[in-house]
Amino acid sequence: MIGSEADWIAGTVPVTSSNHIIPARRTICHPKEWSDFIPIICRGWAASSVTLLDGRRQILSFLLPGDLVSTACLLEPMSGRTVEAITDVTCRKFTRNDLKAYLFQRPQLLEKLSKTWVEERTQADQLALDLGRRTADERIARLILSLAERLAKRNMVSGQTMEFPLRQRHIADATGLTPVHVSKVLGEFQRAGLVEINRRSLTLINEKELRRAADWR
Amino acid sequence: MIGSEADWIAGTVPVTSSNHIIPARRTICHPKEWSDFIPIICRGWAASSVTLLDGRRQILSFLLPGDLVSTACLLEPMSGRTVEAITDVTCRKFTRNDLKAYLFQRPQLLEKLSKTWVEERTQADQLALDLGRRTADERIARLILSLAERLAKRNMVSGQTMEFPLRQRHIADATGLTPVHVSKVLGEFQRAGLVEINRRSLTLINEKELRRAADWR
DNA sequence: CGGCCCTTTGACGGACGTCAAATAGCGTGG
DNA sequence: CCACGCTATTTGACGTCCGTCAAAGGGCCG
Repeated sequence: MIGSEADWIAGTVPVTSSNHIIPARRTICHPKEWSDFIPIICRGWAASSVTLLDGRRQILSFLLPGDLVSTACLLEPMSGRTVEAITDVTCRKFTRNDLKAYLFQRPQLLEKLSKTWVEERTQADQLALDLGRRTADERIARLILSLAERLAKRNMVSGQTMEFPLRQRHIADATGLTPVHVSKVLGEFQRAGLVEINRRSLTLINEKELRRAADWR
Repeated sequence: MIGSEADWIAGTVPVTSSNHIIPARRTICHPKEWSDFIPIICRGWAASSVTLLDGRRQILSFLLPGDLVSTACLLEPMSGRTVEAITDVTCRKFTRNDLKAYLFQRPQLLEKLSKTWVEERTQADQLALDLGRRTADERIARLILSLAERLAKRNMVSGQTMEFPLRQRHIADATGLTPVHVSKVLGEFQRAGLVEINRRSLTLINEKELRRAADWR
C-alpha cells in the first residue's frame, strides 16, 4: 500500500473501520447495497463494473491496493455498481458519516479530495475515448500499460514483470470486447514479442513497441 | 434556464462573472486553457469532447442551458477537454477562486455539489456501458431519449417535439459511430415511425417503441 | 450562381463477434 | 497420487455489424 492514491485517507483518518477478507470471485459490494460503508482495498485486485439484465457487463476500473472504490461516492451513496474480488481481497470499510464529518472539518483534505476527483474524471474521459474510438489492439495495449504504471507506483513491479491475476474475460469486460478476441490479440502481442504472460504474471518485453501499439501520448 | 441542474450555483452565487456570446461551431474552451474560469451555458447547445491527434473524437456530454461544463473542474482545473458551441451559445464565466471561496463557507452547498458529482459519475458510467456494450441502435435511441428527458426538465419540449440542433456527426461522435452509420440508423428509426427529424427539430412519434429499442430500463 | 457542409444511398471491406471443439490449468475429493 | 469437473485459453471457420469509399442530391449563405 505504498504510494497509492488513497493514502491520504487510509493512512490518516482515525475513524471506525472494520477489516474484511473476501475470497476471489466473490462480490464485495452489490449494486443496491452502497449505503453506509465505503470500502478501501488493502490487498489484492478487484473490479468495479456495471451490468445489464442480459448479462453484458462493463468494467469501469480495476481496484488495486490502496484504492478507494470511487471518490464520487464518498459523500453521497451511489448505486448501480458491483465491486467484485478478482484475487482474494482484504479491505477495510469506513462508515460514510464518520468520514464525512471528519472531512468537513479539514478544508485541505477536501482540496486533496477534489484533486482525486479530477483524476478520476480524467480516467473516465479516457475510458470513453478508448471504448468509443480506439481499436481492440489499442485498448488492450493501453490497459496493460496503465496497469503497469499503477503497479509501478505501488512498488508492485520487479524489473519488467508484475503479478497479473486478470482473466481474459476481465480484460474483455474492461475493453468492451469478447474473451475470444482478447485471446487473439494477446496471442499476437506475445508472438510479436511485446509482452509475455504466464502463470498469472506479465512481463513487458518490448515496452516501446507496446506503447506504439497503444498510441500512447 | 428553468429547473436545470446548475441552478443552485448560477442562480445563487453573487460572484464576479462575465457574459459571452459564442457563434455556432466555434470552440468555447481549448484543452489547454482550463485555467481560471468556469463557464456555464445560458443559452444554446454545446459539446464537451476529447480528441486524438489523428482526429478521432469522442463527445463526453452535450451541454444544455444551465449546465456547468463539469463539476469535477469546479475546484481544480482540468485539462484535455474541448468545449464547442453547436448553436450560438451565450455563456457566463465565473472565476474559480471566487467560487471556491464562496463554496467553502457554505457546507450545504458542498453537499449539493457532491450530489451533482454523483450524478455526473453515474452518467459517465452509463456512457462507458453504452460505448463498450451496446449496439448502434441502442446507443442512438438512448441518446435521443436522454436528451429528451433533459430538455423536458428545462421546459424545452412542447408536446412531443423539441429543438434538436445536433448534426449527425455530433451524434456519431457521441456514440462512437460514423456519420454514415448514424444516418442509416436514423433513417430506419424514421421509417419505422419512432421519431421524426426535420429542420433542426425532433418529434417523438412512438416513444414506447423507441424505449424498447433503447433497452430503456 | 457557386461553394460548402450535411445527408442519403449503395457497394464493398474489415474488425470483431459467434460458435464449436480441442487443450490446458486448477482446485477438490477420492 | 490420480481422477474429476470446472473454468480458462486457444484456434479455426464463419457471420455480422459497422466502417470506408464514392457519388448524388439538398440546404444555406455569400
